Amino acid sequence: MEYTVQKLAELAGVSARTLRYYDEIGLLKPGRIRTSGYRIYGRKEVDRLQQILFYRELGMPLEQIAAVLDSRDFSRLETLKEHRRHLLKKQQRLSQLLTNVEASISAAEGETVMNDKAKFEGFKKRAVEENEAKYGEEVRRKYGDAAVDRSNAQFLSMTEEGADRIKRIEEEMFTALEAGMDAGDPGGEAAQQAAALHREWLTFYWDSYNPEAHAGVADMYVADDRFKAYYDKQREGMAQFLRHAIHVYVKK
Amino acid sequence: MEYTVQKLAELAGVSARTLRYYDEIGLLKPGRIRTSGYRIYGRKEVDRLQQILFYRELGMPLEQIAAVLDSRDFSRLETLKEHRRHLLKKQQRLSQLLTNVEASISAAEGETVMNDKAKFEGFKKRAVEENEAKYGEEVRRKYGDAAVDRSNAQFLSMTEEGADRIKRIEEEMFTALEAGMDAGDPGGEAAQQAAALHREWLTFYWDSYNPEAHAGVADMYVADDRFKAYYDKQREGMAQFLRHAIHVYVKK
DNA sequence: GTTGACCTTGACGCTGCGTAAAGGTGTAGA
DNA sequence: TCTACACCTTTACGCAGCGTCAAGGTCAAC
Repeated sequence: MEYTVQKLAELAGVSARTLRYYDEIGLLKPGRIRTSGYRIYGRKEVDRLQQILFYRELGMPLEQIAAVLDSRDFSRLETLKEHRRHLLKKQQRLSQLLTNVEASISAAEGETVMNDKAKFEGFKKRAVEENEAKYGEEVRRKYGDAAVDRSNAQFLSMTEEGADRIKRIEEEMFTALEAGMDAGDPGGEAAQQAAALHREWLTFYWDSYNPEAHAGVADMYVADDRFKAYYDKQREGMAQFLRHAIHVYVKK
Repeated sequence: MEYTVQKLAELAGVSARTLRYYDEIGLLKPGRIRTSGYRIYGRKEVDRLQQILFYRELGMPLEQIAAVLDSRDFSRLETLKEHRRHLLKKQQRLSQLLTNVEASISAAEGETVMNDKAKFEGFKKRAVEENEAKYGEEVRRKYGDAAVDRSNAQFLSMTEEGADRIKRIEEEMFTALEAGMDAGDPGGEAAQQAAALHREWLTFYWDSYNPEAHAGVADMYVADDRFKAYYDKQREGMAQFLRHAIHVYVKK
């Protein structure tokens, strides 16, 4: 079964403009193009559009959707299972919103009292969800991500102790990195201290540690602009230096 | 309890920039401004922000949110009940998406077969939801709205017979309006025929008819740019002419 | 051949912010 | 009192993800 733009748009509940835009940015290319120039979409494209719409439902930016779908280890089945997990979480949040609105109705009818924090239950989870969609829960788990976690902790009122500990470790790590960069030696004491702290910092996300994964994270920091920017904002070249320090560290 | 920008932003799960923007567009003004220029939000603003976030959750444009919240007959309790209705509908759609993803998983595991249409169950409802949030379900019910309904029917595969009938009546009405405008007489046979057809068209949305409401709709067509544009796109001045014709019609 | 629905490309514009710069304010600690 | 840091302000640029429109070509039914 093949579709031209409008037909597929109707089928999927999107606009034809959206499909052309997705073609333009390379997110969803037509299966083939007629000599007339018409875009023709087939089974593969239909399936891919479904995946796109599931991710879009979560608020994931289109560029990232493309990256996920184009990655080497993409599997339709695994991705559908992931969608299911996300949708179940979204369902929980919706239940929270419903609880919130019921409580707000009671308060408005004068039956109960509601504090300001409770009035926003569910909305903060939306912020978290969008953060996760943007940065990817998988990415976070694999590589750690201070920006997202600080943001999430802020919203979710993570325990003070836990949040403080993460913060302290990170600060110490940055201090050690600065000293290491001053010394200019990725294998020096300060740099290796930073790498160890980084390892400790990762334990908040990992169930178990292994050096290869640690090195992989370090590579990611340099390869991915978001991470690189985070560290280089502290000091130019810090992401690269940290990567070097970690590579030395994991070889011990 | 009072909040500065960041504090309220954290509480509500939005950004400080968002709050400044809402102030800028008049959607959410601070309760007061310190001599320093700092925005200070109080209880009233907290409640209003909650309402804003509920509407935002539905995809309603900010300008329209402001219009609703600023209308004379705004009532916090009634609005909360409306939010509840919307959230319940959204919950249904989420259930559909979950059903869809389960079916897709079965299909991907080779257990079942899934047609293309089913792959997009739930996503089309999203389009409908956003249309309703944008145009307002209440507005639709009160005044009828061909553009939204055609769009919705398209997505929801409304029965062919019903959709055809709406379409036919509308076409006949436009034809009669053209003839009436050519004759230049809102009270003439053609114009009155158009008004009668318009009344018939409205019966798709109204449980009962009354002339005052019909006249009110006609006024709305001229007062609201969206409706005016829809008719004037057919022919310049058509909205105004239709209004005249209807006012004559309802006086009989 | 005609007509109307659909297709293309190109282009402008919009909503709702994110980000950054420059400079002022508030508060706790030395 | 001074300092440092977190927070505030305004201004301004830019962007994602389209919606809308124009001009012109294509397709299929009558």
